[in-house]
Amino acid sequence: MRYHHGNLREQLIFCAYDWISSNGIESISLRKIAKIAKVSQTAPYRHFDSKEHMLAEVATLGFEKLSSEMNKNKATDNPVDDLVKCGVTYIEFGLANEHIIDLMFNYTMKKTDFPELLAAADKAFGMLLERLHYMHHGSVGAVQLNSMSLHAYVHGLLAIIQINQRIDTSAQTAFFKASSAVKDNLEKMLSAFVKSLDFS
Amino acid sequence: MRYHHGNLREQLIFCAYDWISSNGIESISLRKIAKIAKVSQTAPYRHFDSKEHMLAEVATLGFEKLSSEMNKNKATDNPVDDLVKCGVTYIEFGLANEHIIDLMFNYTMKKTDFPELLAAADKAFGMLLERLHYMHHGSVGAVQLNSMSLHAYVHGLLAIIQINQRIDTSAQTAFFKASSAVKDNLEKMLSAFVKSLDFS
DNA sequence: GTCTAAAGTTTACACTGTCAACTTTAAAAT
DNA sequence: ATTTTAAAGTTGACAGTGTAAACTTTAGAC
Repeated sequence: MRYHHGNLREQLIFCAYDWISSNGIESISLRKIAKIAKVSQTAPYRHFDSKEHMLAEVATLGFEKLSSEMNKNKATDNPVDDLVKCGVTYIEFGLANEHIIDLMFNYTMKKTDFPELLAAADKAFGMLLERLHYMHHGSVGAVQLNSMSLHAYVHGLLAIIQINQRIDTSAQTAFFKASSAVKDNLEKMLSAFVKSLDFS
Repeated sequence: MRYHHGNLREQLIFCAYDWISSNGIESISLRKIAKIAKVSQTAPYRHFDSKEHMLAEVATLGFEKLSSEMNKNKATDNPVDDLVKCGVTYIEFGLANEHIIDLMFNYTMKKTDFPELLAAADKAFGMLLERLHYMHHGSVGAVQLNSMSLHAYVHGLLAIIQINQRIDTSAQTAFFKASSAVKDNLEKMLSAFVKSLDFS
């Protein structure tokens, strides 16, 4: 470590994470977060090739936090319960961190250019799905399909709840009004889904 | 209609739609599409309050196209088949128009500020879900939950396929490699899902 | 104690959204 | 047919953005 700041790189990532958490991705700017870190406008360029490179690190941090949340919640010795808890955690993390999730999933970024980000996402997804493999005792065929199916359902529930929250007005259809009901029924919905999968 | 252009408003919306279709949302600018429409930089402001207002119209157009695609594919008199076809169409539209879908779903925009956009999205979602109501003969209880469940699954499949396409490298886990398999099995997966729903 | 390269600053440029002030022209009013 | 007027377009300006180039500072290696 050298010169003034010592660990500006990490500081910038944390600042950006916090900023995005409370203000969203659209309104972020390198200059702003540089100013927050009390550093000149172009100082970040000594640590990141571009704005996108920095955001990739923030997204990576997001995936790491998601992973660690899911890791906390390995409750029982019942793989179905574990799986369901993991899914619920995934969704609840998304709901509690909507802007970070935005960055992680919706911000268009060539993930292949950022191997750490790729690895972090990979790990988080794997964490959600590893319990599924226990249920495929012997058979291998449908495990990939079932994995994607489960991930789609979990991720979709999160997306739909968020979409509905964003359109929450009095003038919406009955359909939209069910989003809070879904939140209360996440466990039931997920375990019903898992049980409907074909493990033969 | 008045002055030079006649229908600049529509022209701008179409230009923006095309631009986004091929170049994505990040790199769009009002000035660029004004230049493409051969008009001065600030001309769009005679037709839209802001960039966001214009993008809202583009997104509205996207939802209308999605609706009309789904409307084409009402195939049989079997509500399950119809529902599945609708879901497949939804996903295929998303895969064929990834950047427009990005705008429609991922671009943060207070949809309540744009009633037309809200209505167009409402209509498209309703179109996907109306067949589900036929299956709830008599019972009303779970219809909203099942609607959201189905929408989540359909939307989630689209999201997951897209996520996996964006990370398509040699260095990914087996899990990710199933995305093309999913595309081939969409119908099966959707009909299995519908059949697993509780209509009691 | 000097040298060097990492870490920071200043200046500058092209581009963005958007505002204010101006000009043009199609159609309504006379 | 002429005048009026407001819609539709232009020009110029401003603050904010990402980022490149040139410069300065300073911690640690020799």
